[in-house]
Amino acid sequence: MQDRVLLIEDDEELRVLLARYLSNQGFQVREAANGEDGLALALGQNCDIVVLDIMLPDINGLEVLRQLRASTHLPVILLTARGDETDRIVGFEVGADDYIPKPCNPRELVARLQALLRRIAWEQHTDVDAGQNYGDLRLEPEQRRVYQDEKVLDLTATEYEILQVLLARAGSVVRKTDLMQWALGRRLEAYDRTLDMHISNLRKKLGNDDPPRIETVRGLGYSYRLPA
Amino acid sequence: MQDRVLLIEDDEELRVLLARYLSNQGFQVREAANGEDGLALALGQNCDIVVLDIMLPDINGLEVLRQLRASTHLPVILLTARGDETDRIVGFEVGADDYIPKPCNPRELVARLQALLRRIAWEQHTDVDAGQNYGDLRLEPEQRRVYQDEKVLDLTATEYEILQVLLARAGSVVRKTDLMQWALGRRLEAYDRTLDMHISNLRKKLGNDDPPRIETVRGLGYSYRLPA
DNA sequence: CCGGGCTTTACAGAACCTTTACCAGCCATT
DNA sequence: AATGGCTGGTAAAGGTTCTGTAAAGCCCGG
Repeated sequence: MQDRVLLIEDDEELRVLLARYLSNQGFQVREAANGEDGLALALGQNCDIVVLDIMLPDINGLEVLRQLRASTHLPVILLTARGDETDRIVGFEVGADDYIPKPCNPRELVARLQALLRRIAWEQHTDVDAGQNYGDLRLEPEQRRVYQDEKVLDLTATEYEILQVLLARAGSVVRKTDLMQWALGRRLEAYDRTLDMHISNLRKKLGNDDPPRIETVRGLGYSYRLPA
Repeated sequence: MQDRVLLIEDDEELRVLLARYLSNQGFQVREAANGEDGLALALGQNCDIVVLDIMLPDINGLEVLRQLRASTHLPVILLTARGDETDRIVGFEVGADDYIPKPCNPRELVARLQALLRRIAWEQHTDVDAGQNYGDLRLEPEQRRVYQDEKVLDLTATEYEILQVLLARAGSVVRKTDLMQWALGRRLEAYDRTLDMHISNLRKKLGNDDPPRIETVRGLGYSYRLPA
């Protein structure tokens, strides 16, 4: 199954060069020399991805993109003049998926095309991922839930994050400062007892076993004890 | 609710700078100063997108990416040394979704993050299958109707869309921002309560059961509870 | 102009996070 | 062993953010 690329580019020399290269790389190539033709072809639903020059003789490339986005979400890579940051940013805002500065390296174009197509292929194949197990705990990231022996633990968002980080590092110590950064998303400041509180609440919800599931490593941090 | 960015970058000065900027732009930021920590965090499934420096003190960024790709398809933006085309192309081949040359303009980083997130959000959207049953509910996409025990529910267009999305992902959490994008077709802005209103109305029409069919996952979104 | 549907506003209440306060160990020093 | 500094546990209070929902406003097609 070859992927079908639509190349919208007015510079004949560059267009032919790229078309030939893409074709050699196993793509099926459609060409358009102006915005109007390109838009019509793109809307015709028989290509998988679009390479679009911004500078076109008739309609501006960004306008083509805008009209395209009104009805489809076909992946689009923009060709922009090198260094023109404005076009790039506007392009993204209008809904481009990627851009390449001109003059462009064909290898890079192919790499980007493939990256984009691969992502789309992946997204469309939906896989249900089973939860990860840690002793009697099971993490279900999809549902953002933790099960303890088939019973759902009623955790808050922060508690979930903390537990998740501890479990990912189960058996080894997570320093308080890292735990803070990773689970709460901010730096641990002096006299901030927030983390201690969350740990306390978590322990309560996990059941206050002995020895505790979440061990304190004084002066360092915490560590989730894995079952033997 | 806000998108969660994981920033893997060893240069503390740059990392803190970017983290602060991203945070001001409404992202939730997690930081990691080396490849090992970064990889562990990324695999923990509580970030939405990764910004990954290629030059890291321990594991090479490309290797981090490779290991990440072995099990997930989390979107990744690479930070590369300017002009190093090899890294860029290898990066794409390993599965990066985008790259930015260093030193990078924070505005451009944000633009790319948003472009990538928008694309992902769109691609992950899936429709329900025709005539699918969910407990006592049956969706008829051709007629755009929902039956509850053979009785048609009188839903508005938007309510139908929302329910459709929730059912397509029944059992797992749909984030507000995605729900907004998929059902209402626009981005969720701060203080926009539209979605909450529609959910409230939907619940009323579905019958205000207990426990509610549409569960609230505070700080994240909603989830349609599957029948046991 | 009317009515339905979408959005905004406003307020109340709930859930959550953080701070405060007090107490108990740990540890090095006296 | 007693002292004092420091770290950690936790209850309770305080404050913030998020959510539910009624009501009013807005927009568009008829």
